[in-house]
Amino acid sequence: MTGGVPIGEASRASGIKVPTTRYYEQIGLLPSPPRTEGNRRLYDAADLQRLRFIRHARELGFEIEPIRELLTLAGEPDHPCESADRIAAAHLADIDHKISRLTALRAEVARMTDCSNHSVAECRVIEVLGDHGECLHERH
Amino acid sequence: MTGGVPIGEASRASGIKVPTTRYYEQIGLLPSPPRTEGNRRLYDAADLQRLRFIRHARELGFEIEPIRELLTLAGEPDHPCESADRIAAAHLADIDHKISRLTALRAEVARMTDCSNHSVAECRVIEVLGDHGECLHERH
DNA sequence: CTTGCTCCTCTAGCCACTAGAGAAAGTAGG
DNA sequence: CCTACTTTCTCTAGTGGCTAGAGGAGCAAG
Repeated sequence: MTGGVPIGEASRASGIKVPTTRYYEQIGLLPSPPRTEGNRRLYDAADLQRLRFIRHARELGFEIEPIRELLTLAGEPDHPCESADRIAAAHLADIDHKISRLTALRAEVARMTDCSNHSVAECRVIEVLGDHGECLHERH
Repeated sequence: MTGGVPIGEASRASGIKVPTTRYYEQIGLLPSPPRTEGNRRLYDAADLQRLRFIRHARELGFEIEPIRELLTLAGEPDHPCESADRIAAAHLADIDHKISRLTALRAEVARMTDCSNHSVAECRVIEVLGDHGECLHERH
């Protein structure tokens, strides 16, 4: 076991950028690692695993606070998995919500494109945006 | 023609909140309206129309800068509609991009839920997040 | 005249970073 | 040992699109 790797190597290994890694430490998502005599951070294998966990969760769209909870849970192997499941389920519901909203928007925006032969005076884009009655969109 | 309505009424008429209306003025999306002797803003019919246009575009997910351009275009009725169409098409592409990304995330997150009978030690949520190999997700 | 509403300006906070300044430490080559 | 280059350090400020709050002034009704 070496004493650990510097932040640049941790960054390369985890896919999380150097400033972001420091930011995660600052907000307490990552423990403060030991330092060299020259004040440089040294990350060990557990830190790298934690960084990969975070990166992966962020890629999947989890926000920081849920990730914080998941990391706590991951450190308690005997704890029932219910909470982790609930967090993931909430995230899934959130994704579904976003997808359905975007799908509705998509239909609305698609409906107003393709008027390239007209002038602005008769442009569907401008017209639809200006006149709420033209639109199928429901208020939030 | 009255001298115009105060900001609260403009807010009610447009669906844009009072502080947001002031914010739009601050960033130059909305012209600074005339004031009363007592320094209150007075919005006329054209301002209200502009506010409704903005609100509608925001509801459809347009960002501020595109809306700024669309507002400029809306003020030039003889201009060809090409630019407006291009802005809307870009937004549509953006929406499509987001939908497909979210759909991929949805599949990935769905795959790891429903392990409520296990402990954290064998939890799919924690496991999948911890081990990149478990995951179908592609690096951006 | 007092109560209560609306309005004013200004500053700071939200999220999750990202960018940049300026300095110190480490590393490779001569 | 000196120099050049890279990496790292801390700190501050900026992003987008608002939102919240402080502290004060105007205004309409009773």
